[in-house]
Amino acid sequence: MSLASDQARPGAAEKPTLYKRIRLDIETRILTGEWPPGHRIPFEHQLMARYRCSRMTVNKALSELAQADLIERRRRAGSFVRRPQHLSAVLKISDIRAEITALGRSYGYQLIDCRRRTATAADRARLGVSTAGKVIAIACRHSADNVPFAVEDRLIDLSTVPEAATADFAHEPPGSWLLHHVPWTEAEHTISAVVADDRTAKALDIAVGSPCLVIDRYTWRSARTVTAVRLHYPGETHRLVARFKGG
Amino acid sequence: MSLASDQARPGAAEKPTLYKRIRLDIETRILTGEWPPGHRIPFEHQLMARYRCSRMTVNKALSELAQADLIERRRRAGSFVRRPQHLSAVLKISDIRAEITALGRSYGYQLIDCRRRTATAADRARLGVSTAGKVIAIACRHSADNVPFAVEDRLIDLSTVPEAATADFAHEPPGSWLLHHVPWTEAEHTISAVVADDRTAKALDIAVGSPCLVIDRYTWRSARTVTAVRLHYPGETHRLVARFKGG
DNA sequence: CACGATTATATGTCTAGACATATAAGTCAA
DNA sequence: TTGACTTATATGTCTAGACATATAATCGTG
Repeated sequence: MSLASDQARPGAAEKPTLYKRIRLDIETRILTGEWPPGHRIPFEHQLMARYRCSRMTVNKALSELAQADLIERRRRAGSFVRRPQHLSAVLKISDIRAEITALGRSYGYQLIDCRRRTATAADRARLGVSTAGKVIAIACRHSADNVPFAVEDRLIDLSTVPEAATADFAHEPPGSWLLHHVPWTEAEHTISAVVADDRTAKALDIAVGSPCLVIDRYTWRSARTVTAVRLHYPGETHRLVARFKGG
Repeated sequence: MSLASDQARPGAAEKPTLYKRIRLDIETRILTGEWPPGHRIPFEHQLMARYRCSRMTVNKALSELAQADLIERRRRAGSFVRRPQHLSAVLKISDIRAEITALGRSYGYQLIDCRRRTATAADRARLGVSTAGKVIAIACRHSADNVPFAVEDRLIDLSTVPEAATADFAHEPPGSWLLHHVPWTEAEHTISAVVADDRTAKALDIAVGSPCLVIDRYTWRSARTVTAVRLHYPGETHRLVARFKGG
């Protein structure tokens, strides 16, 4: 209850808005363990009194904490510090070109194969569609500073993205093209490990039998399949980093 | 996964609160592409008129959309549909016991090795600490239906979690113990692929040279290191799935 | 004691205002 | 044309109320 001393500290940073201060105060207490899981947070009217503000203001702070799953709010009972069930991490998977250039390395792209065809049974299974429309199948390679970085094997559903028929995948990687032409998709990623087969090893310039990290991404847009892609990364050099948020 | 939480009534869905309806309306327009990236969303006072409500109500809807990075709000200019920079996926990494039992399989746990020691230089480097306190080093194995599921190699910093000294890791996996005794940590995960060495292959009952998915997790709690753990999964059978959220 | 009905209360949502503030856009001078 | 100044405006935050609603606690009854 030693809260009343937060007023106008001379060295303190720019005063943020009040609701943000309330939110940060509570968040800090939770994260430091001062308020452990199950602990009941002061009622809204108590926080109103402590911070001398209206209920809407503390409500905004608490609502955001609830949205972030840090607290649980129960009618009539109060708000409680949550115990997280499973730790979840946010994994950022950039466009490969962006990822490489962000590292300050030169990006290289080679189209290995690109063909347009009517979807085979295998294509339909991979895209999760039942009708046999046209698709584009692409194999290509990404490199950083002229060292192979990843090989890509992709299928694009032309019935969802007809514009892709006219795209020039000889010079622009399909991932970048799709990112700029098909916004706001949803995706599911599956990450696994394999050893490089002959073809993959050759494309990545690694030994057959080397470990590879595989990312399968299946992308859709309001219930319509956009693309399915499989990326092979050399597992000894490439790492996926996911950070933050846990319990 | 269910699409919506609509009540039994097929005709008129149980009216959700107004701000949620506004948020869903806008979200739908964005996700279906009716409002593409860069599109300016109606001003708050226009939405007030359209939904016949106060500004605070539309503000709440728009604020949540902004928090979800679906729109960008600019003073004086308005609110705009964002173009996502990189697709980020939420990767849920459960406690292994919970993950296995959730699959309806029987969970098994074998402690391979557990020793308490003063942190060696290697331990300190791995934990990212400079002082040489006590640590616990644990090697153990998780199995599902008596088939090896993952091997774990963990270091716990006893200066952060002194209670761990009295925990019985012979019967309780350290991950579960920590989950229940050290709430609200933060973590960083690194995912990579390797081929199984002799020791790992034996523990997982796979062939030497088989692919393995490796997860390194480094966990801390308000600037204090809690634990560092490395998990090896047989790469051919185990998959990490990350879903949702993209562009 | 068990169990259903009642009540008290904390949260959930909403209103009709208010002032603050960043900034796009327009204005004017050099 | 350019740069500095002004203005209009959309968002950001906040208030002091209101009623709705779920539910923990209490009370009453069998």
